[in-house]
Amino acid sequence: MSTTAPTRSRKAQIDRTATALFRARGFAATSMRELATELGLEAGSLYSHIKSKEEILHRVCFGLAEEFFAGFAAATLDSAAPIATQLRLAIEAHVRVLTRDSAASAVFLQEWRHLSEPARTEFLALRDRYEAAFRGLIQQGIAAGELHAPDAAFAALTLLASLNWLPAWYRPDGKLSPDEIAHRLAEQLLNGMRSYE
Amino acid sequence: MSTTAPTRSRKAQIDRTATALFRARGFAATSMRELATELGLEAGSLYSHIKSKEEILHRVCFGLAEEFFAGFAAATLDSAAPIATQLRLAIEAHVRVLTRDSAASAVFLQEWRHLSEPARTEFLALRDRYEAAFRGLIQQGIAAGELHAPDAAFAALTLLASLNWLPAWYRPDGKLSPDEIAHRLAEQLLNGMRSYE
DNA sequence: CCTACCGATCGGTAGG
DNA sequence: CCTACCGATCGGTAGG
Repeated sequence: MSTTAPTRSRKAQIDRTATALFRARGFAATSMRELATELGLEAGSLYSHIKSKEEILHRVCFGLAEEFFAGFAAATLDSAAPIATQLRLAIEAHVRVLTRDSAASAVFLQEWRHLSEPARTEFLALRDRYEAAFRGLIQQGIAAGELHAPDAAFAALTLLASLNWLPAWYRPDGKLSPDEIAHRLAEQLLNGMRSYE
Repeated sequence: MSTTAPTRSRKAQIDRTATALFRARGFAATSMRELATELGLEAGSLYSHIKSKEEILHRVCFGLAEEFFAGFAAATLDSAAPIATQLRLAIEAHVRVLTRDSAASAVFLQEWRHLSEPARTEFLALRDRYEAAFRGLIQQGIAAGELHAPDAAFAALTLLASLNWLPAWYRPDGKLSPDEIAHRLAEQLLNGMRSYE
């Protein structure tokens, strides 16, 4: 009660350090001993804070999923706004999540396959729902004549692909700020779907 | 000399099976015993055909790199052709490699980080050169007034990102043929960079 | 291509 | 949070 830091922050610290390692080496190639060393303690000690290696991965993956959904929901709150505006806001929200924690994002995008069942299937269902949300927005935009694309599903897939490549090249100390990146990406991707009629 | 299949095809068979496993589980989480079982032999026997697990990964990654470069070179052979045409051909060539062997492509895109030095650095240099080739083409197109983009580097990055997402969703038995996919992707991505002046 | 095996390392636990 | 340890599994080798 007097000398040690609270457990909560230790757990968060473990998650954060593990996320960075999972990103750099991959989940399977990261050992708990490596993680412990990085945190300045012994491997066995980790287990007073967490239950298993996979529990960390689970928290990172599902935590990020929540952030993505929250961002999308906020971007489309005003359902009376032009679809192009909603889509722009959704793109910017997505990029904001990606840049706010690019290590966790990279783990979310690349390491989810190491989740065991049933978490893996649940995760994929969430990802599908998120893709479907973007697809739905694009479909609405096409129906309203605001957007143009030969195939909404195709457009949604390439749009998310372009965005999700970001953690691979984004550097927090780069010359473009997160907001500038979000703006440019939205500009370029919406430009490709602009309706000229 | 009379009863067994030639070693060359056995080695190719090992590469192919390993590639599928690396893709499904990741390089680090794939064991040589698993690979051996899949091939109907014992783990130790693999080593009469290969030197190490990483040797397989090395072959897959650098083999794919060669294919990508060959495709790009063929697409830009006629340097007098309009840049938009060369870019379209380069996109289609890239997609053709991705769809021809999507397992190897997924390994090329995701598992290269498990290469040890100096192969890892060499690989990244090749990837950079390839990106630079696309960037250069887009820059030429902008300079010639054929293409429009606020930032060539940005455009090259998002273009390759859209293409490289393909192995994640491409199914050989899907309703779109590789050629149709290549055509649509080229259409959509070039549309986003069309010059309207 | 197999049998038999090597040393190293893994995730995780018991007991304090 | 540490010490001491568990059984399992890893990539790879020797010798045939």
